[in-house]
Amino acid sequence: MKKELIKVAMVDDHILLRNALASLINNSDNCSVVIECSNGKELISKIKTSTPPDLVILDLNMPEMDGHQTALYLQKNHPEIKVIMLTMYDSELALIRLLKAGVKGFMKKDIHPTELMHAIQSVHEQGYYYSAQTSSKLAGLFRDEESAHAIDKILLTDQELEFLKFVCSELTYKEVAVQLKMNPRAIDGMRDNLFTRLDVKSRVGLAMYAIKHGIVSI
Amino acid sequence: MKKELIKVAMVDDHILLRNALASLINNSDNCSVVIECSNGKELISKIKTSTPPDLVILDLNMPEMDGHQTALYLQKNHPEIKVIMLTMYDSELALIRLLKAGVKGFMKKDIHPTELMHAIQSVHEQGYYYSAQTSSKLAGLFRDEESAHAIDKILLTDQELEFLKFVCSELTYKEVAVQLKMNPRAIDGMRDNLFTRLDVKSRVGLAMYAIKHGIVSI
DNA sequence: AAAAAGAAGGGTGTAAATACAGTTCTAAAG
DNA sequence: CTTTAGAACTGTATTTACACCCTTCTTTTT
Repeated sequence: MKKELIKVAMVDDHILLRNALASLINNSDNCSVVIECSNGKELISKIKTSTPPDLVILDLNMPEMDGHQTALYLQKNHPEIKVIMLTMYDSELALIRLLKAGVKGFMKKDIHPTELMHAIQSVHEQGYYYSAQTSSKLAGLFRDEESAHAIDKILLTDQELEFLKFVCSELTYKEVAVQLKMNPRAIDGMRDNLFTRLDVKSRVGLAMYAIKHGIVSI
Repeated sequence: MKKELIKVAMVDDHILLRNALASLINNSDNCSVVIECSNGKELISKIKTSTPPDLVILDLNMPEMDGHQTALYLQKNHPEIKVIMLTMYDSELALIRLLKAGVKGFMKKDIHPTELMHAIQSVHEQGYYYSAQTSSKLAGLFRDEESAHAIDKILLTDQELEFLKFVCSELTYKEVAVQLKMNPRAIDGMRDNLFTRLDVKSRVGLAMYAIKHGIVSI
């Protein structure tokens, strides 16, 4: 029985979890963790100097360079590397953003360990892995017109994402306008627009939304 | 060589990490994980029906009943059970609050796995475990007068903690005043007071502080 | 090409949030 | 007992945040 080891990179700033998962993976008979690191920056530099992995398991919330940014980089520079994303929350927004970044599989951190191995196998063999929850969420999104409209609501532009980062700062909207080189009035408009689309009522609500959905890392 | 197994309970809502750590612990020769669960509530009900553990490893950020609340409960109802806390961030504030709740050891989630076993041994044999970082943070706090003053700044009252939870909501300060059965003016005072003590300038700043320091779980 | 719908921008009013200064009350220090 | 530092409270001014509505400029539809 032939065995080709799947070379896996584990990227998570929580060494405890990272190590634990790495040993779990190493204990399986056809996977091997070849890279371990704490954020996207480290991963990129390691990929440059050593043999690239077949598959990368990325934590979404990381300092320095988060999972989303890293996925975008990999999509562009190493499209052959498959990406599985570990998330705290699986909001539709995050899901869609990550799909667009070429992520092949999703996993909430509260799943069972065996599911991780499942996911790795599935992504390696079939190219993708979506858990039951994920699939149903995705299916729901494309089921009917209402939901299609719902997608527009939660899909944020790059500018809006940038804006949300500043929302979580102590800058006033005017100061944010300067930072983003935008008309203060346009900021007001964008804010009001996000209020209705994201169903929040105040700046704090926006900030909480941003954090919950991994748009800003704290 | 005699062996008395240390009975450990693992409480963390991230099943992936929990399982991984549990198997790490079970692989050691003198510890055994006897309880695994996702939050404080579950732990308490399990302790009532099965043999109580010698030591509990608690995640600070959990839904339903977080690590701090759980530690307080254990301190009151099961003072013989030792508690080690897993945290994301090790702010002085969190540290002191947890010390007061009788927590015997701290660990950031970015430490090395071997340190976990170290901590368990140390807490079991000597009653406590503080990592180098933790110790130096604590030492720093008690070194001089300035720092003694600094402690007052970051040690929050129960009321202030309650308040911070509402700060992270979309309620206006007036509405918060109603919730807390306080004079709106007192709310203003408390807010201004926290601004200077926590060194923030806006409500969003307060909210971010609360989240970073595990005061509110999202 | 005309009409309708919808985004983008702008004006203004109101309420909420923040800053500041003055006052009272308390408690520690002399 | 007096003084004094400082916390808690109050009033008020200012700024920021938010809501609402209106215009303009598209884009889409017929």
